Amino acid sequence: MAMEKTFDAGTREPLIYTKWEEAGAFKAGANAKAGAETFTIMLPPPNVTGFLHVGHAFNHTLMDILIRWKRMQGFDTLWQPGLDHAGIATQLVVEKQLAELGQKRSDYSREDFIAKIWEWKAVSGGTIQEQDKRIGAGMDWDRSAFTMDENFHDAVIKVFVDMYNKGFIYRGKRLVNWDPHFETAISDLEVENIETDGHMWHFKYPLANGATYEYVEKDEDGVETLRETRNYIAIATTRPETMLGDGAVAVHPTDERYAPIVGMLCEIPVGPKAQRRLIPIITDEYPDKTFGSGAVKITGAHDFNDYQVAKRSNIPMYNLMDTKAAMRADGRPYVEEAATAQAIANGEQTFDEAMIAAMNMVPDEYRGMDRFDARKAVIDAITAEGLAVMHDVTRTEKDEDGNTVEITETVPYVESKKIMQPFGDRSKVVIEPMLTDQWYVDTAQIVEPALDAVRSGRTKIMPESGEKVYFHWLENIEPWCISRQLWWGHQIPVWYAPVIEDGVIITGKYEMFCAATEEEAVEKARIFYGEKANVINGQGKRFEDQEHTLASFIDALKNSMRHGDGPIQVRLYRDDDVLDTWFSSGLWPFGTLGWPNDTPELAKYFPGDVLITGQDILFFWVARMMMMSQAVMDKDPFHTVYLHQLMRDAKGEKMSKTRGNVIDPLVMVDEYGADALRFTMGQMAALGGVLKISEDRIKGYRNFGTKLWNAFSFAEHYEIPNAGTHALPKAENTLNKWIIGETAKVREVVDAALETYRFNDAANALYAFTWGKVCDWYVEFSKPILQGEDASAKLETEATLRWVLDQALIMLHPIMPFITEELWGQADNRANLLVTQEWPTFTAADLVDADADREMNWVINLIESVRSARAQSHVPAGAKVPLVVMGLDAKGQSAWDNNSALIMRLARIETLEHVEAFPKGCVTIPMEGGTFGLPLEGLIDVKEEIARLEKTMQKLGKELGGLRGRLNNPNFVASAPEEVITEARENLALREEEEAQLKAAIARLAELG
RNA sequence: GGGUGAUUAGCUCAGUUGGUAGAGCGCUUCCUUUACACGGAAGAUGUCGGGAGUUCGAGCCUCUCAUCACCCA
Repeated sequence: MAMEKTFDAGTREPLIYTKWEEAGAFKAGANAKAGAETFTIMLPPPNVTGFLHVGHAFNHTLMDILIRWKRMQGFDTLWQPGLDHAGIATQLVVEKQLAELGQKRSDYSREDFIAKIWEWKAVSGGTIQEQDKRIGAGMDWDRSAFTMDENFHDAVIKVFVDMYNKGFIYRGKRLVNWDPHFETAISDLEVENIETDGHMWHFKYPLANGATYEYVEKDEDGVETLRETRNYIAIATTRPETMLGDGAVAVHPTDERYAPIVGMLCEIPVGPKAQRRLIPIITDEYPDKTFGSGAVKITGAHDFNDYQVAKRSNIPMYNLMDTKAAMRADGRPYVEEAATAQAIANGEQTFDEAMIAAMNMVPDEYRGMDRFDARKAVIDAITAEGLAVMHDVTRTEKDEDGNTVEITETVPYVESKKIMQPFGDRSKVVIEPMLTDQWYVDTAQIVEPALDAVRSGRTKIMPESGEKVYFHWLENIEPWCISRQLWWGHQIPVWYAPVIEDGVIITGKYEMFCAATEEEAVEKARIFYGEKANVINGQGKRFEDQEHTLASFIDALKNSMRHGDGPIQVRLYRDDDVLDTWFSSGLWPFGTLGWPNDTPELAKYFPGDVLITGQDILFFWVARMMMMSQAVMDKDPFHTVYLHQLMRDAKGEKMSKTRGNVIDPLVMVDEYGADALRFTMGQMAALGGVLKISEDRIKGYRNFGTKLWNAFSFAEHYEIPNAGTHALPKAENTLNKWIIGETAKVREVVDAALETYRFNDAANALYAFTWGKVCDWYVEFSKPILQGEDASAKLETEATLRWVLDQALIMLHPIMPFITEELWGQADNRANLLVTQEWPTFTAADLVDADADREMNWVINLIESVRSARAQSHVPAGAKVPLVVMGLDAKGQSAWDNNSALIMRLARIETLEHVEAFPKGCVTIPMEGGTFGLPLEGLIDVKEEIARLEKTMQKLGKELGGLRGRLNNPNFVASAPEEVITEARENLALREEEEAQLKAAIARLAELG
């Protein structure tokens, strides 16, 4: 059956993939040699909601190349697949679906909503795994893990409990990044800071009791530039709505302008006149004297910098907003709250965290307003009261008569400026710093082993620049907020219960019991309370309170669960929050292998080898896996981290739906086949390189596949037997020796490249070998032999060609698995599928024949030179011409004799004649060992030919100049290494010979002209 | 503001301990010669961002400036 004209990727690829799966080729340990070392790659689990985008395609292709290569080498390989439950992203998908039905999450109970997500997962989750098969990714699918699987859940809970018991995890009230859309805390890494157009308003905070002071400004030289009596301190802010929660005004301790009023009270210029709050003017290092007025309002509960200042000076932090970032509407009337706050500010009343948290400092008129509406309302109220800082603005206008007039107005001083605003990376809404109770990993306690892994070289990050970034981040690591106010995820295994003192439940406090199960928590509680209380097992039921908040739980317990004079009835209340998705994916390297159970896979495949992932999740995931692995397993999870950049379009822009520049890998697979896409990915993967993908490239590598295809089509055309086992032929023929040597060379290059993760070098070497060596030269050279009469040479060449083509298939397979498997399968009888074929180990030292190498390069050089001379002399491509040679030495003669058939065929030469002198009008071709010439009198343009030779001379002259300059420089000869000098001398001799030949040729032509 | 990286042919990019610049695509000319027009042959194109330094020698090392990108504040 004749081969098709090209490889039909569309129909053949899925069939080939099925064959691999049926053969179990991707299973852990497939093709492993007895006692082989393991080679493990953990797939960075895509979101369960995910679709295969071009970034996955790249990432997964690199892993597949490595795994296929190692598998063929006989390693015991595992490529562990799986999916991440992706808390927010997944909840969002299902909420969107409900929205289409006109429903929302709160229409369901927590259990029912989670059941909905599981339903969704069963139907639509993990589409990406099927898509992965399209690009040929060979993972052990039967082992596919999910971060919400039962076993994985056990692992997560166990780690939490262990870390809690070791004191690595704690609960605390901190300022967190709050996402008002999803109504949850998020980590620093989930916040994107984007520069946006903002405004800075300037307001006056009047001093208490009508106090005044001399406000003096001086320039750099200490010369007074402004002096006035003021009864206020000016504040600049981009967030006026948070003024309601101010606890102080801070100035720098060295700021002389405000020195007279430090320690005084000033008034927040907003809210009902009768209850204006007075706050202290304090000093702190934080304010920048040169920025704004130099005075900063301190709103500890709504700004990260202010939070630090407030903590330092024990300034109360009033939380102004609810979970949707609307102004709070709970608590006591403003009049009462303000009175309490004033007592605190006056130092007349002590306060604690819980008390401050309960206070609502939003005046009644703003309660319930959206934060941005509240901002407008506050600005308007202050401006109306005349407490905005004003300035004069002059503009020019034409009056009725067309004359230009200047109009000066006094208007509120509002600066328009770019501000960095935090946005949620998922929700795209403005993040609100919020003071809430959250769970934290005390990363400072577990970071050291992860740092040490890289410092000591146990774990290598590639490219090396990644290590610097890694150190910088980990050395300055912040506590990791791991609680999320979501439903989809691993619920925190902590149960709360009331604090009981003297037989009374204390409001605002709680006991915590951390345990793997509710039963264990109850048991712990029983032991803890002893006689003090009677702990009831709630059996998973949550306390019957609509709000489900801890505070209301304890209040309700206090009010309703007391039974006469007997022991207090205590029921446990489980924390509602779930864990950050990255907490569970941090356990991926061992959770997927069955930990905490002691499985054979865990023993065998952990720790793994290489992690290949995007640079963007170095902190999110890589660093956390390294910390968690050490904290839980006392081992590094892998020895190498390969980081790559984000995939961009051909122009280097980020791909986005709105830009419309998204390249869909599956569309590319449909159009050009998976191999073309994969080769493009491999070829692009230079360490640290920017990844720009274009369809043209993919097309180019599709053509490469066709070229390979046609090499086989050639072999078939010449009816070269293809038995299935092709042993390394014992070659006598120079040509065959040469290509065998080239094959060995490329094998070494490919292995060396893949060992060091230089996928691009491997791909390029294979491309150059297959196309540039095998197809361009070897196949052409073999034609005269295959068509010739020498039966033994023919047999040897046939065997060599088959062997070389097989080696090309083997070595190309990791990058282009489909077409190579297809071509492999065309042999009569193969013992293996290519996917489990043994990888070669032959070396250049064994197989390169230096003489054959030199001879074939000489032949190629001669053919190229003749072709070049012909083209420049406009000899018709089809015409056969005679060749003459002068002073051919023994080596040259032998090279010619061995290869005259090839040369004459490929250079279209009729005859070779030895001459004493070149005829007139002869084109000169200088070669090592003799000068060749094309007698083209009448055909060549003498002037043109002289110009051509002179151009060559010029190039040569440059080279000669450089070489002579170096060799004549005594410093070079004295200090350069011996081999460099020798090389230069040899080079010079060769060039000088060539120069002499060219000079002679030009002289001859000049006679003619 | 801090950090990291980039700047090499028209485009996209390689260039591994410093030894005198490469690939793919594109472009120009010629060729349908029985593996392949998703092809073959030939060809053109570089002050390696600017400047300075170290060195016998710098695309590569050092400093500096410029521009761009990304990350973190």
